[in-house]
Amino acid sequence: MNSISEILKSEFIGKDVTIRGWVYRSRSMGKKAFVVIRDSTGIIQAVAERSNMPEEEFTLAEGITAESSVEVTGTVAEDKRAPGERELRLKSFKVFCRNESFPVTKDKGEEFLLDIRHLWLRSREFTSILKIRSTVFRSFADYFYGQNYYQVQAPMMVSTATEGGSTLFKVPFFGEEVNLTQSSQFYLETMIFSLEKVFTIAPSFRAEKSRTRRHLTEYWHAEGEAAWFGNEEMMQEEEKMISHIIKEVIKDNSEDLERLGRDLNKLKTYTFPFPRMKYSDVIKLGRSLGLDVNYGDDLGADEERTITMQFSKPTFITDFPATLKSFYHRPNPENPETVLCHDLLAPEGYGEIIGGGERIWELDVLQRRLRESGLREDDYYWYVDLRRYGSIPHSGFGLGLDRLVMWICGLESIRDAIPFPRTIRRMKP
RNA sequence: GCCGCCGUAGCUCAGUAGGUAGAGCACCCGGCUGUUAACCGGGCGGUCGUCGGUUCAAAUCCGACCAGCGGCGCCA
Repeated sequence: MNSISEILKSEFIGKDVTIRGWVYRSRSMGKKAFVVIRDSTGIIQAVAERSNMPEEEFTLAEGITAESSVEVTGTVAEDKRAPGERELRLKSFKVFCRNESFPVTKDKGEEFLLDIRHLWLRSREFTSILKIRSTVFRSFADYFYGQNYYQVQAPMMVSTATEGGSTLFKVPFFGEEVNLTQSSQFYLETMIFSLEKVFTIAPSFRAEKSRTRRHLTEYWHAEGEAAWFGNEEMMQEEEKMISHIIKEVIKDNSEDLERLGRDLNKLKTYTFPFPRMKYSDVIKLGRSLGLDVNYGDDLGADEERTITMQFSKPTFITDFPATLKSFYHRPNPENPETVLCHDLLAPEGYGEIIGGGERIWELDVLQRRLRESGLREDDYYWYVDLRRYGSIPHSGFGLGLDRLVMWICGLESIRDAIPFPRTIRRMKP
């Protein structure tokens, strides 16, 4: 048994091989039938000729339908007429499952593809996306292992909110109610006191009724937290991590990127260091572009898109006003109206993929910020305790992995970056 | 939560002076010795999203509902 990518190598020319896979396309013409077969590694055209094989097997080959599963044996040949100039001259054609009719044809609409996502996953486009996604997840973890981080796990069922409380999913819990996690950050913070540097990859859930191409209700959140790190050191870690992921994808998935129509030359320029811009300067830039934005405004989607179209690289935005960020961000000692934080905005209009910053580590400051945010200290007793016992400066970040995949692949919708998207209106398949 | 849009064959769509539906693809049958999303001929295939209203008559006009898509706000 051989894989298709393997037998496409020149040393296989003239050799007999057996492959298993699925029918990508088939065309029959009387005494010959052309069956293009795919497996997870590639595709190859197989040629069935009546005179070369048992009559009943030729009949099977001639009448085979799209996406049927088959096992074939034949001789690898070089032929200019074949797509890719390699083909398999068949001696045997066996069928595991012959399909009546496969729902995916050349005409397909967006909604239909979401309804039959379980079958659309087999398409070459989606196969490429999933391969790239796999590289992104692997290289994210590899980067942090390489920097001596430990991978940790936090609970998905939690009692407290990390971000705004209104976007929590409530689930029944033995007669009470708990929430699905929005972020593992607070739990990661508990673990830096023993492990110092930690990361996690986990789903996060947001009950926001978002109807945009960049939101999912269930998404994959990659988060890191590092003891002793300031905001700037965290940004340096992140820009190296993003550069590493892009480099790995280019190395392992260049064919997949090309199939998706992604401009590789553009991706190759996304290497660290990434530019930094203060929030106040982003507002100035926005105003110079004719946008109606003022200091203290959060950037709207249109504004963010207009501004990031100016960027030639992913760019960190720092020094946001404290009013725009969650309570745990550490005020800048030099300008307490702002916090030591950063968002990383991807270029090409893709926008925010990372949010992070330095965490408040002084007990009294955290208690004051909780009060100012209208939160009860009792609900966050364990988070506050961390500031009571051996507290230290530290920073962290959260990365939207699906958004990263979307940007790297150049996709129009985040739903195509994940196999089974969960949105406000879609729970199936 | 707010605004906009769509729903006709398995899929992509066409279908107005209101007269109960059609094409291409898929699938089936036949033809073809090199196809490249093959081609040629034939065939199968529809409670026109649901419910109600107007009308002699509704895919078509009106209303409600259901389902989904897009944009904003919010965020990763």
